[in-house]
Order: sequence, then C-alpha cells, then structure tokens
Amino acid sequence: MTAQQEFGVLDEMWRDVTPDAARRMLIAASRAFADKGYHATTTRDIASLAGMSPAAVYIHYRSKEDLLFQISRIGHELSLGVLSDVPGATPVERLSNAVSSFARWHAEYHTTARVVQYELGALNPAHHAVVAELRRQIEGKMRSIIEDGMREGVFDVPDLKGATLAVLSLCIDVARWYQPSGKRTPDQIGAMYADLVRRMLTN
Amino acid sequence: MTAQQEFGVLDEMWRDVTPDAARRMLIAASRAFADKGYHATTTRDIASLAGMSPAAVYIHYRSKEDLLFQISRIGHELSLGVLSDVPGATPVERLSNAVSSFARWHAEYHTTARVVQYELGALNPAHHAVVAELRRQIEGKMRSIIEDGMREGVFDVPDLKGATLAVLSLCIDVARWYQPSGKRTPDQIGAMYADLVRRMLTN
DNA sequence: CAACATACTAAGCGGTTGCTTAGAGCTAAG
DNA sequence: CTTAGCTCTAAGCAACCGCTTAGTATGTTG
Repeated sequence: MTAQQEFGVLDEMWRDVTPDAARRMLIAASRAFADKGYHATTTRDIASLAGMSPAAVYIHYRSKEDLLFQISRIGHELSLGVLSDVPGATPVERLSNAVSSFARWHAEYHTTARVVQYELGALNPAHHAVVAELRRQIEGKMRSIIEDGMREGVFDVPDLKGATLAVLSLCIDVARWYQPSGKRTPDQIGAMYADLVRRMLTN
Repeated sequence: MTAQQEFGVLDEMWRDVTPDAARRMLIAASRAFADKGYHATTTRDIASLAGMSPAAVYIHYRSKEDLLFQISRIGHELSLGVLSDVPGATPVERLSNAVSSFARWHAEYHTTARVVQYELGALNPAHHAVVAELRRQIEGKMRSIIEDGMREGVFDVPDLKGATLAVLSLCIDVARWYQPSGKRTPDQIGAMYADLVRRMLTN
C-alpha cells in the first residue's frame, strides 16, 4: 500500500495542525470527504489513506464528525482570511482583488472547498453554529466592499444583498466545476471572474 | 405517522411517473436525498416517507441507486427543457429569457436541483454517462445563445467557454443557497440574474 | 369456482458501520 | 530499573445498512 505520506504543496494549508499524525488524518479525511462525500467515507477509508489503523483516528479526534468540523472550521477561517485586508485604493480595485483571490482560493483548494461548501449539513448543531458565524463574516466582508462602491456611485445595483449573494455564489461554485486537468489555472479563473464581476456591478 | 400523501404544486414535475406508488417513492426519495444527501438516506427513510414498507421500494425500482438515477435523469431532462426553444428576437433577449428561466427553475425546484447537481458522484458509471450527455446538451444550449451574440457583436467576452461556464454556474448555484422562506421569489431571482448576466456580457 | 398475476408486508440475512476495549511499544522522569 | 504517560494496533461489539425471501391480500380471467 502506498499510503499518503508526502506533504504536497496544496497541503500547506494544514501546516498549523499538530501533531503530525493528526495532520495526516485531516489531509486524508479532507481528500476522502471531497472525493466521495462525508457519509460515503468510512473511518477505515480515512485511517487507510493516512497509513494508520482505524482506531488511531480516535486518538486525535473525538469522532468522524469532529474531523469534518476541523476541516470545515479551518477551511472557513482560511477563506475568510483571503477577504480580509484586501488591498486597493478604490472600491473597484478592492472588489477586483477580493473576487480574484476568493475565486482563486476556491479553485486552488477545491478539495477542501468542496467539503466546506457541500458538507455543512453533516455538522452537528453546535459545530454548525460556529461555521455559520464564519460564513456571516465572509458575507459581511464582501458586502462592505460593494457597499463602499455604491456609496461612491461607481457600482450600480438595485439590491445590495442580492448582488453580494450573486458575487459570492459565483466564486464559491468554482469549487464545484473546477478540475486541475482543465485549461484554466486558478490565477486565470480569478482574473476572468474579477473582470466579469466588475462589468456586472459597474454601469 | 403523517406519511407524505398529498400532491403538492411543486410535485407536478413528476406527473408522468406511474404507477402512483412509484411516483410517491420518487417524491419521497427526492426530498430525502436533497435534505440529507444520497448516502445519508436509507431505503427505510424513503419507504417511510412514502408511507410504505422498506421492501416496497424494490417492487418499482431495482436499487436505491436506480431511484437516484431516475430523479437525476428526469431533473436533467426538465432543466434542459427550459433552455429549449427560448423565445426572443435578439441574442440579448434570448439570453435574458434563458438565464431568467434557468435560474428560476433552480429556485422553484431547488429540492430536485440539489440532487441533480450534488449527487452526480453517487451514480454508477453507466447512469453517469447518460446524465453527462444531458449536461453537455445543457451547456451547448447556453453556449450557442452566447455565441450568436458574439457573432453579432453585442456580447463582448474574451472567452466563450469561460463565459458560458460562469453563466451556467451562477444559475445552478441558486439551488444551493435558495430558501423558500427567503425574501426573493423564484421569479425575482430570475429577473435579477437576467439583468446581472446581461451587464456581465454586453459592453 | 379455479388459476394466475400484481402489489404489498413481515421477517430477516450477510455485510458494513462508527466506535470501544485491552493491551503492546516507546519515551522519559525519578 | 520502575513507573507513568502517550501513541498506536488487533480484535470485536452493537447497531444499522441494502436488499431478499416467503407469504398474504386483492383483483382479473376463464
């Protein structure tokens, strides 16, 4: 068996997770959940991918659901991070930077992003409440940028909340259709989406 | 037990499914799959929702996966239907009509749409091939409308395939975030999205 | 009436699930 | 060396899974 051992470039997002075995479990679980879905993944799948016995999961995590929660929480925190302190002198610049980096994140980390976006329903109520708060913060970041542009008169949309929803939705759905084998790189997708959104909101 | 018996307005999409018990099973399965996901739904859940015994499922369907396939196939055929023979004298009009009705469909039938969009991976290879062909046709319908507009010079996008992907993605993702309890009706979402997409593609 | 077909249920089978238990191997302090 | 603590595994338990079997109720045809 060639259990996942090496630390790929894309796995650097888990670098703060210690100890080593706990991080390997998270990486294995993230890939399995993204590939087959939370409910179709067994704890034996995860342990096997991490190169350990099924019981080893429970040394580092309370339950399978706890693994999902850690992936979801860290994923949401990281995606919130790319919308924080977005550079740009004008709202148009800040929106372009926000959209390109947020869409880019959902392509680059599409594996984790799929778990983050499509497995919310598998979290228990307490854990769901934690990530729901993170999601409100993500929406708030994007909305405030669009709001700034509307106040300055450069964005022209009838419905602030609706426009925010559409912009976030567009970026998030990248995680669903993105394939690493496709023609577009995450950077190109980010650039294309920033352009499309700018045209969508400016008059 | 208050098993689901009545035939809601939203269930009219299954009107061609006979006999009655088979249709009740499909409706029950569609709701359960949308609510909890395919793998988290048991055949006992479905039978119970349809007001029948677990074994009754296998009178009308070969397997649980066959139920998913029928929902996915019919759902794809119906959503392809709303993109066929879209009225409009100009490409701009046809795109507006296509986007508004396609987005509207994903709001109105968000229950089925979620199964259609998020449970593709649970289909077996033969069934997956069938719906993959339907998905290619859906993409083709939208692309040809945008292509017409580019040929006439009214749409201005550098990447036809990328723009098609973005427009479809925007509409499809409505199924993820739409809630019947929300402020916007499916019609309003369709109108808003048609407007946003028109601005996104015209110069 | 008999003979057969259809639609359904009660019961349960073999396999798999998430998770636990008991204990082994290793490290490090006293 | 002893003891304690941490990380891990082998084995397995109770519950649940998709699906099957055997049999019942009902309707139809001659």
